[in-house]
Amino acid sequence: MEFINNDKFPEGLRVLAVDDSSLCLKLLEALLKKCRYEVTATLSANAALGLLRKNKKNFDIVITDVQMDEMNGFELLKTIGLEMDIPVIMMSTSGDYETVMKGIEHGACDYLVKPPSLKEIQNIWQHVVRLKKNKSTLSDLDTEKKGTERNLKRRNSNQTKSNEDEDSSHSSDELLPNQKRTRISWADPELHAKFVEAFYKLGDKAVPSKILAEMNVQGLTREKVASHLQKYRKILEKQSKKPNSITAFNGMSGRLRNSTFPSLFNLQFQNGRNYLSSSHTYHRGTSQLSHHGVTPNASNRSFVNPRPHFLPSTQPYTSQYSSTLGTINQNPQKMQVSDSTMQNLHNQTYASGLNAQTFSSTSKLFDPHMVSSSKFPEYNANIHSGTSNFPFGEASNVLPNNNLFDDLTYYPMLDHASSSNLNTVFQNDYTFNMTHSTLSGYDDGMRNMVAPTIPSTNVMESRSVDQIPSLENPLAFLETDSDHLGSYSSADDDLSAAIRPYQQQ
DNA sequence: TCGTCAATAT
DNA sequence: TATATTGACG
Repeated sequence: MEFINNDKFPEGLRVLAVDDSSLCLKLLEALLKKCRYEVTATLSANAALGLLRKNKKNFDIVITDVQMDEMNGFELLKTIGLEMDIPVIMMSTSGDYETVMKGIEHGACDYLVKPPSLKEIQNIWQHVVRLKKNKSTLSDLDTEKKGTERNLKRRNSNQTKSNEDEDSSHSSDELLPNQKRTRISWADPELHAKFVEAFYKLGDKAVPSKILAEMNVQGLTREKVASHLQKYRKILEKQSKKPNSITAFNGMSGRLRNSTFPSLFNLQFQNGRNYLSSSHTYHRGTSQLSHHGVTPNASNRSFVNPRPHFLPSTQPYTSQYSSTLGTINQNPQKMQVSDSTMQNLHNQTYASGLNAQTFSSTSKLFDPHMVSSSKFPEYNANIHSGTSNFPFGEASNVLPNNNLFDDLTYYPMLDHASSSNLNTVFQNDYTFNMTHSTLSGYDDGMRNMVAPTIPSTNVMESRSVDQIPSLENPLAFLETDSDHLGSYSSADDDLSAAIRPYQQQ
């Protein structure tokens, strides 16, 4: 260790050089000396071993050729590895992957292709430092501050990881080999979703190591999770200080005419990224005529819903759709739809001239503190009594013999943006045109959208298939808004008005 | 050993 | 900026 504290370090590094070709050895020796290392050169591996056994503390590092007659480099490496703790660098004229890997697997700390460059030789001290650091215990570190033991451990575990890809790529820059640690992108909605899922699943047991295990993501470490957790909690705390506040994008947007862009569209851009649930749950049997005027496309259709479903609006929900969505009958409540199927359905919907929006029957991820309906007793009562001035009611009550919505989960999540859609449910020979009020997700503070929930569904009217004004003129379903002449009203406004009282504090 | 926090580094 | 690392403390 003494040489490390030497201010001329790495001068004086004690190198044992082994090569049975005298020419190569001379060359190597010259290079080493140029770096002001203290060189012991030997033509034989056996001799080298002898020197090492005599006093292993005489050398800091061994650099050896691979191809040697009496004992090749690998054997030497192996023996040294068994008997002592000295870094060994392998050298050969061949830089092919197999040979290099063989060296690495046998425990070489580096692999140089002959002839080595001066720069490579200049850098060999790093291996010594690395090994010393790995070995050092708290008592060794008298020059270092106390309390760093765990950080050493942290460093080591990172190093051993990065060593694997570092050495194979055969790079030796000026940097110590812990630079290549891969960064994880928590902006990846799937990754963050996994995190959130684990976070809530674990409840108060949500600590880094458990979240890590729960997430089961390769490349993730406890430390990274801890870092993310730290940030996430901060944001949750921030949010909890202003509960039930409606953000800039509630109610008023989402008109077909004279609106800037639909609220959802705004939302997406304001927040940069949508939340995408990792689940694929679709509800069957509804087609939505949105007043939002959102043209579904790859970037916005995922917002309203984790995974949208689209049913063709031009035809009622008949056996044709049953066959298209073959899984419907197997699982009347939920179904899985492949992306291509979905795209296909979407195309049909879009081609019909109707804008399709989407919703899911369940909210997969949500912030529990926003879901408690007891926070909003009046709202909750309205849902069940049906006395609200906006059309809230339980679908299962207003749709006799209809189990389409049985599995809806009503989360009165009165936070953030609200929106509503006009939905047409096709069932057998009838269509049910409904407003479907939703709260369309919110920014969880991590630039991710939390999945939307569906507070209510209400049947506006039902009529037989051959009288579906929505197909000819979807706007017919939308009432004009007296406050905004020339624009169209929507349940957004009702919803907004209804929840406004709760937003005061 | 781990969890957490704030500070700092990359 | 987002993410990772670190030191200190319990």
